[in-house]
Amino acid sequence: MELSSRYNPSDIESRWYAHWEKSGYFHSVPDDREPFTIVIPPPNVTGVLHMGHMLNNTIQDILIRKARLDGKNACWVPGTDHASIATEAKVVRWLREEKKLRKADLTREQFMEYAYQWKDKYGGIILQQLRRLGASCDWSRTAFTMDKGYYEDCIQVFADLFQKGKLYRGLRMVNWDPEAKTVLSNEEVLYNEEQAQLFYIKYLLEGSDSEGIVLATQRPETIFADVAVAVNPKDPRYRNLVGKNVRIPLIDRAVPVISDDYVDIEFGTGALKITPAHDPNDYEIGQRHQLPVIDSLDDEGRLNDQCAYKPLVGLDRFEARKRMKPLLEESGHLVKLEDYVTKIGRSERTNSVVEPKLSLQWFVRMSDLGAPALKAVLDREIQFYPDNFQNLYRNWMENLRDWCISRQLWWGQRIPAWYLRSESMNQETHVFVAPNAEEALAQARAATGNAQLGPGDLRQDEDVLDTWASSWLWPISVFDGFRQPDGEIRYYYPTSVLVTGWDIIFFWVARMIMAGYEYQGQRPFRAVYFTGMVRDKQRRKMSKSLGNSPDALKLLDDYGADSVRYGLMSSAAAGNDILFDEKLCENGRNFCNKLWNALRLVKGWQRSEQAENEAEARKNGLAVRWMREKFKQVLADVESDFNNFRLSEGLLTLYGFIWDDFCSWYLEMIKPGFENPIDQATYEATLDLYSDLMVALHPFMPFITEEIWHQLRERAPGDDCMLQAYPAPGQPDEALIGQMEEAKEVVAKVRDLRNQNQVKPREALKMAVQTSASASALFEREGLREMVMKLAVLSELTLTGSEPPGSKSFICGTDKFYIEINQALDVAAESAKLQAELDYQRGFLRSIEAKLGNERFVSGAPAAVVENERQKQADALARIRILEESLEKLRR
RNA sequence: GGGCGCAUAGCUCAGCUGGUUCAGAGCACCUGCCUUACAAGCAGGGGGUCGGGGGUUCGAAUCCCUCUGCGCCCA
Repeated sequence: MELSSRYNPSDIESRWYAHWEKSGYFHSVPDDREPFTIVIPPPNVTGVLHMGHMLNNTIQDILIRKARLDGKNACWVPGTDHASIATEAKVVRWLREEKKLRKADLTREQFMEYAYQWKDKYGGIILQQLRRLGASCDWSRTAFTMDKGYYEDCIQVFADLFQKGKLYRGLRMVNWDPEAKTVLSNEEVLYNEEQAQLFYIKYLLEGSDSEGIVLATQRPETIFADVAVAVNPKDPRYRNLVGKNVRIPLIDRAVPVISDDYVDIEFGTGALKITPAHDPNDYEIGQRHQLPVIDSLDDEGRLNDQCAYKPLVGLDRFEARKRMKPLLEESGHLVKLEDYVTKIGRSERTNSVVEPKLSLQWFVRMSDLGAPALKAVLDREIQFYPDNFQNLYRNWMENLRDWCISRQLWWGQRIPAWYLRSESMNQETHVFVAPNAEEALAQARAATGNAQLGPGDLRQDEDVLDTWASSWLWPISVFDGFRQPDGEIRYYYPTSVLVTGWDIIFFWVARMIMAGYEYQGQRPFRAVYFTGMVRDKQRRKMSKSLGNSPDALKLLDDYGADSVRYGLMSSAAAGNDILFDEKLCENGRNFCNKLWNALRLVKGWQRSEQAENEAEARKNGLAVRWMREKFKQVLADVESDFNNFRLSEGLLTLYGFIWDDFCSWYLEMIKPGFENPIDQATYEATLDLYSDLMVALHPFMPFITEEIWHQLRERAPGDDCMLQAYPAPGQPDEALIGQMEEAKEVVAKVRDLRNQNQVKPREALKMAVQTSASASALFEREGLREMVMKLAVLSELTLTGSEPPGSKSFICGTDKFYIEINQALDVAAESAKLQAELDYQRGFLRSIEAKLGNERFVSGAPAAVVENERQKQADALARIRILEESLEKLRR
C-alpha cells in the first residue's frame, strides 16, 4: 500500500462522518450508564456557519467525544432558534423579492404559512454545516423553538407565570425601533459615539420677556412634550427660579422649574428639560414629581397630534429636528449650537435610531425568579468557567429589571392573552390569559357575567414572545420535560455543561437558570463554559458588515476539519477572545501531516522475529517503557485539563507529547537502520502506543485519528477509534522519566557541540564520561547507553577517570562529558566560555547560600523546600569544581 | 458616574492553591541541514530585571495597596 507524503483530509472526513452517523454512534437513549448531556446553544434558523459557531461547537464536540470515550452515555442535542426578528425580516424580504408580496397585504395566518415554508426551504443550513466540522450531535433529537410541542410549552409557561403573578402587563419605557416597529431589549440596542449637535434654547420666565433659563438638548423637537425644567438643588445659579414657571418656546405652554438631584450641574447649562415620554431618566423624574406625560411620537417615529406645534405634526423626528433650527432662530430662542459627540443607541437589526417610548407591554417580574438563579451561581452549584464571570453575572442579577417579553412581530409564539372587543385598545380593563381561546372565553364569561359572549367578542393580543422567552426553556423543552415530566428529562436533566459565548450571559444563560429552578426545581446545567469572541488580528469582532470573517466552509475545504479545530482550540483558553489567524489552521495542518508521516514511517518497516542483537533489544525495551511511563504522566495532565475545562492546554499537552516525545525521540530511538527490520515486539508495542495516542487525541481531531486508527491495524467491524475507552493515566515511573530527561539533555548537548564545531550530524564520535556515582547510575539504566549512542551518533561511550587528549567537554547536571574532536582547541575562547559559566554558577551558589544562611528560611520553610535548596547547593558546588578543574587544565 | 477585568519574549498568549524542575508555549527571528516518515520538515540557538512604585513574607510574575495605560459591562 502506498501512502501519500501529505495528508489529504477531504475524502477521509466525509467517509468517516457518514460511517459514524450511519452506525448510530451519535444516538443516545437512556440506559444505566452515567449520562453526559449538552444542549446546543441553538443557532438562528437563518444562520450560516461562522467562526463563532465553529469555536463553540468544536468545544462541545470535544467534551461530548471525551465523555463517550470515558464510557458515559453522551447526548448532544442539536437544534435551531426561530430568531423572531431576524427571521421575520428575511421572510419579508423573500416575500417581496420572490413572491412579489408585501407583509401588509397578508393576513397573519398567510404570513405564518409562508414563514414556515421559508424555514423548511432555507432554514437550518447550519445544521448541515456542523456535520462538516465533525459535530457528533444526536440528529434524531433536532429541535426547533417553533416546533408544535415547543410552541405549546412557551404558551403554557406564559399562562402559568401570569397565574402565579410573575407576569404582568404594564406601561413602561421601552426601546422602540421605529423602523421595525417593535420593542427591543436593552441588549438589542447598540450604543456608539456619533456626532450630534447640542441646541442651547432659552425658556423665558413666565411674565418676563428677557429673564429665563437656558438649557441644552440634543433633541429639540421633543420640547413640545416637555412638562418641566429641572435643576440641581445645589446649583446656586437657579435657586431663585425653582418653583416658578417657564414657557416652552413656539407654543408658550408654561411648565414648572423643579429641583432634582439627578441633574448634572456640569452638563450643558445645568438645566434639564423634562420629557417623560421620551427619556427613561426624565420618566423617572416625572414619576417622582407627579408630572404628566405627553407622548408626542407615533410608532414610526413621526411627531403625532399630541405635539402642540401643528406645523411639525406628521414629520419624522429627524426632519422635525432640522426644521427646529430656523424656527428657534427666528423666534429668538436659540442661544447657540454646539457640536458634540454622544452615544446614540441604534437597533441591532435595522440600525435605526432607537427611541425611548412609553408602551403597554408584557413583563416578567424578575424579583422572584432572580433570587434562586443568583444563589445557584454564587454557591457554585452552577460552576462558571472561567470562574470570574460570576462577577459579571452577579452584577447583573443584583440589578435586575423586569423583562419585557412582548415583541410586535408575527413570527413567534403569539401571546395567549385575550381582550374584549368592546373595550378600547388602550383602556382594557379585562385581560384573559389562558393556554387557548376556549379557556379565555370561559374566563371572559365568568368575569363579565355575560354567558352570551362568543369567540367573536374576544380579540387576541397581536404580539409574540421575545425569542429569549422561548429559548430559556431549551434545556427542559428539548427533553419534553413539560409534557412528559417523568420521561427522558429525569435521565438527561440537569445537563452536564453549557458552552456559550459570554455575550449572552444575560440574554440566555441567566434566564435558562431562572426557568430551570422555576420549572424543574433545579439547575439546568452543572457548569457553564464561556467561550471568547473570535476576533480578527486587529481585535475587531468578526462581522459580516466588516467582511473580516473568513469563510468558515472555505477554511474547512482548504485545511480540513481537524486542522481548523486545532487552529481554533490551540489559542482558545476559556473566556478569552481569540485573535483568529489562518496561520493557526496551518499549524493544525502541519500537525496532521506530522501524524500522517509517522504512520507512513511505522507502516513502512520490515519486521523480524527477534532484535538484531542484545543492545538493540535493550535500547528498544527502554524506549517502549519510557513512552508508556511518560504517556501515563501526560494522560494525568490531560485528565486534569479536561476536569477544569482547560481544553486548549490539554490539546497542546498532547501535541507536544506526540510531536516531540513520540515522533522526535521515541520513533528515532527505535527506528531501524537502513533496510533493516524492526523486532516484532517493539513493532507491536509501537502500534499499541500509536493507537492509544489516537484515542487520546480523538476528541480534538476526530477524523485523522479515526483514519490512522484503522490504518495501523486491521480492525473488526465496529472497532472504531470513536468508541474506544480513553487511555487511563496510572502511576508513572518518575525515576525512569527523570533519567530519560537527563539522557536527552546529554544528546542535545552533543548535537550542540557538533553544530558549534561544524561536525557533520552523521559523523560518529567518541564520547567519554567522567566517572562518578551519578554517571554510573545514569548509564546503568538498561538500554540507556545504547539509546544515547544511537541518537547522539557515537561510536564509543565509556566512563573514564581522565580527560582524553584532544577532546572538548561539556557539563550536564553534575557530570562532565568529553567528546573527541580532531580540531585544534581555541584556548582563549574556550576559557572565556568556561569562565562565564563559572561566574554564573558562583552567583547562583551565593544566592542559595544566602537563603540557607537565613535562619528564618531554614526554620520557616517546609522541609522539602529546604532540602531542595541543599541539593541545589551540592549540585552547584560540584559544577563549580568541574569548571575550575577544566579551567586549570586549559591554562596549563 | 457604578462595576469587572487585563498589562509576562518582536507577535498571540499559558503560568491552577506564593518556593529556579516557572520565567514557559506557538508563531516570528538567527545558524546548520533537500539525513531513504515529514522542507507543511530535521538539529541547534538568541531573546523577557513578568507595566511603574510601595508593602506583606525567610521567599512574589503569583497576595495587598497605589500610579499609569488599555479593554469590557452597566448607567
